[in-house]
Amino acid sequence: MTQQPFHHGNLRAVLLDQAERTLRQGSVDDLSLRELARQAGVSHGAPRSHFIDRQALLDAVAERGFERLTEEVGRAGAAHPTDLAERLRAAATAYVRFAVTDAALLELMFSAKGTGSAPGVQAAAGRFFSTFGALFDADLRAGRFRGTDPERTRLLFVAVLQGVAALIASHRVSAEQGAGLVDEAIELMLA
Amino acid sequence: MTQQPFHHGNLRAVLLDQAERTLRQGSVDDLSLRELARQAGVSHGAPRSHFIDRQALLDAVAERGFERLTEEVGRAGAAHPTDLAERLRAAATAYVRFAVTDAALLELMFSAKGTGSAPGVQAAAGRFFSTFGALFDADLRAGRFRGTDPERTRLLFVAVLQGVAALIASHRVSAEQGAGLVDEAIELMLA
DNA sequence: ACCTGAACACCGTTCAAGT
DNA sequence: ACCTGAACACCGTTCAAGT
Repeated sequence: MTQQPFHHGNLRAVLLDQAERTLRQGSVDDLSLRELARQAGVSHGAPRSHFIDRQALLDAVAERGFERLTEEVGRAGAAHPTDLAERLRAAATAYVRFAVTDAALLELMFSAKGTGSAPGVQAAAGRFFSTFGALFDADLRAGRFRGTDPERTRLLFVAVLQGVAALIASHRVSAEQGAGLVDEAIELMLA
Repeated sequence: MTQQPFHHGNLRAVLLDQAERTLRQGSVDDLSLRELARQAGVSHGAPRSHFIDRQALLDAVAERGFERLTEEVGRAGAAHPTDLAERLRAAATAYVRFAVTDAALLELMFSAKGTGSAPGVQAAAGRFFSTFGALFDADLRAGRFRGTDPERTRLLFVAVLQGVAALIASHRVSAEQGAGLVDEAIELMLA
C-alpha cells in the first residue's frame, strides 16, 4: 500500500523542491534530471511529463526564485512604510541574504540563459523589478534622492545590489562588507 | 608533410582561443572538450596533455579573461591621467564593452566556480582589482569623493559596474542605458 | 494523464600504447 | 613530451508501452 507510486500529480513540485535544495549546496552544473528523478524515487523518464527538457526545469526554478525574492524583498520593505532609508536598507538586507543563501539560484535567475528565453521567467523578473521599484515611488516624486532620472535611480540601486551579490558570491567580499557597501550606496543616493 | 601533427606545443593556445570564440557566441554550457578537440583537429584525449579536466580549461579561460580585462580597463584609464571623472568614465566604458562582447566569459570569470577554487584565477582577479583600484588612488587621498571609506568607494564602483554588466547581460537594460547608469554613479560619487 | 524502461547520441575521464 | 584510440560511467532526450 505504501509502495504505490509515491507521487500523485505532485512530482513536479517535488522535483522543483529538490532542485532548489541541490542548488543551495552546489552549482547549476550539479543539477541532473536523472539524479533528481532518482531522489524522487521515479524513473529517469518521469520528469518528462512535467518538464519538456532540462532547460524547462531550470526556467521553472528561476521563475520560482524570482517569486520568492519578490516576496521577501517586498515584505522587508513593507515593514518600514515611513522611513525611506530604513526601507531601502531592509529591502537590501533581504536581497543580500537571498544572494548568500541561494547564490547559485540567483546566478541562474540572472544568467542570460535564465532571463533570455522563457516568457514565464521574464514575467516573474518583471514583477520583481516593479515591486522593487515600488519601494522608491513616493519618495522619488518627493525628490528625496540626489539622482536626476527616477528610473535611473531605481536601476542604479538594483545594479548595486546585483553587483554586491556577485562580489559576495565570488568570495571577494564578506556578507558584512556587502552590507556596508549597500549602506554607503544608500547614503550617497539620498539628498 | 603538411599532414604532420598540426600542433607543436601550441595546442594549448589553440584550445583556449577556440574556447573564447565559442563563449562569445554561446554560454559556458556549449563548451565541450571533445568539440574543442574536434575543431582543433586532434583526438578527444589530446586536451588532457594540457588541461587535467574541463574545469582546468575553464579556469585558464577565466584567468586569461581577467588579464585582458585588466589590460583594457587599465589602458582606458591611463588615457586620462588628469581628469578623474573622465578616467572613471573611460574605464567603465571599457568594462561595459567587455561585458557586452564577452558576456559569457565575464559570467564565467565571476561565477563562484571560476573564482572559488583555482589559485591562478584568484591571482588574476586580484591583479584586476588592484589595477582598478589604482584608478582612484591619488584622488581618493585628495578627498575628491563623497564616500567615507576609500576601500568602500572602490568596491562600490566595482559593484556598480558588475551590476550594470549583469543587467545588460540579462537584457534588462541596453548598453546605452548601462552607460547612463555608470555616468549617474560617477556623478553621485564625486563630491 | 502520468510513469516505465529500452534505446541512442553525446560527454568527461582514464589509461595503455604509440611517436 | 605529446597525442591516439578504446573503454567506462554518466547524462539528456526520445518513444513505445504500460496503468
